[in-house]
Amino acid sequence: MKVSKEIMKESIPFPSVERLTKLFSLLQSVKKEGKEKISSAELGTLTGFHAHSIRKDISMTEALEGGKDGYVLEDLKNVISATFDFKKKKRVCVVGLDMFGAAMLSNPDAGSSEFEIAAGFDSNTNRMEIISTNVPLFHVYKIEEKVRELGIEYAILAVNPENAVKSAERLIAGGVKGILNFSPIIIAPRNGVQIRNIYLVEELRLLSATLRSMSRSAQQQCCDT
Amino acid sequence: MKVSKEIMKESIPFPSVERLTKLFSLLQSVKKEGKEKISSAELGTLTGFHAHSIRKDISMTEALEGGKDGYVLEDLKNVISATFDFKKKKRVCVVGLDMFGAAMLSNPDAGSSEFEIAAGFDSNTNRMEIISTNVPLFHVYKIEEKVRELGIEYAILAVNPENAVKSAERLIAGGVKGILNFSPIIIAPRNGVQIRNIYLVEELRLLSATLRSMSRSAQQQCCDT
DNA sequence: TTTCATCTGTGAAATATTTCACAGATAGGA
DNA sequence: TCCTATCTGTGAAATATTTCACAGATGAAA
Repeated sequence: MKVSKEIMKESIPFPSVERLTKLFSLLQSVKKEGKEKISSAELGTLTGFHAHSIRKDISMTEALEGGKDGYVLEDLKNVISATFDFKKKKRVCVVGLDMFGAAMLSNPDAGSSEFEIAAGFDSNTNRMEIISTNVPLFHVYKIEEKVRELGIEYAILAVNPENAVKSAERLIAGGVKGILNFSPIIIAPRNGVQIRNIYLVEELRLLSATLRSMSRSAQQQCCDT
Repeated sequence: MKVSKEIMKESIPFPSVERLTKLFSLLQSVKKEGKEKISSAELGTLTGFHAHSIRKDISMTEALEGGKDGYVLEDLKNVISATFDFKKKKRVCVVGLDMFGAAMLSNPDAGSSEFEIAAGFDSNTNRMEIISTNVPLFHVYKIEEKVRELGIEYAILAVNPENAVKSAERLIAGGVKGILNFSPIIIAPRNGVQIRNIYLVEELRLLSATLRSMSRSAQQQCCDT
């Protein structure tokens, strides 16, 4: 159970990883507005996180001296990017090309990010012929082969519930490292493959459940002065 | 800062709310397979949560005696449902009807759940005329009015980044209680309105960041014996 | 160059959450 | 009816995370 000091230093707690990832996305938009510096308090207002947490998160990445008016936006972006290797291009595929999947295929945001949508898969050949896209499309039987061949690391799973598990298995067999599962089935993590389950109805339920449970409804609602 | 004991009892920690919500969705599918009872260990395997956590979560809801072979599936569903009021019908609207939004409009899962998609909004009248749906569509100018009139409590926000904040303000003015924001902008929580930001690229980044940060990569990967 | 207001960086305290261990409950079989 | 194997329910211990408070750094202004 013991881990050496050096390795420990690398290990950033998951909640911090989450916040830093969000900050990174946020910084992209703020940058467009021409801002050059930004303080932890401002970041707090924009995200709803405590400024304290933000500072601590940032201090976990790399030495980065914040000047008088806060962090240099560009530096901060670079540090987060370096910590998680956000600059490296990564290939993604979309499995299941009904309306939702097709929308993912042509998602303009992905194109301007480090993620390149490199393939689409579906079990319905007729449907694939109708879709107009530059992304190469294949039958789901070819998932394992093409994922390996094209070096695809991540997958967006948007198939119906019956096929979700089988598709996930094919993706894992092909060697993907992470799956974003939008189908209404929870896929349990396995073999070190990261899986995030995002199911529309469940997200709505979570909203309503959170409102109901008074618990930490104050959760992310305040920020530093 | 002090809260009376009774109210405290109602307050379920957010991570537990999350897990219970997922369990509820899971139980719906398991039920279809004809199972009548299910143990915390089985639930653990299916979700990737620790069986211990699951038992503790369940014990936070209501008295529910688990028999020899685990929980009675139907009872468990009812208890979770009662805790968060999942039986009550709720109205939802979709703002922004490009491919993604349109896919949401006709999401078959929503239809079979407690959420009813009661309206769609877009700023492009031409686009709205093309969409074939039974859901009534309106111009975004009418958001506040229609949300109030139709008693819409939740919104799915799928507009482009430039319009996200304005749309959110209109929704809040109309009285929605929760927003699921799929646009690539973080909307900070306000006025007690719950907001969940789900941005495709960011979710992909989070997958890759989690893989990179050795931290808790073991996070949800094991479960009870 | 000194002062001052403003921010960050971070160990330590306060909380929250997860994990554990085991008492108690249950049902099936002898 | 009693025994046994199998589960749950839950206080308490172990961890993890958030929050705090304040020392130290910075740059602008005088």
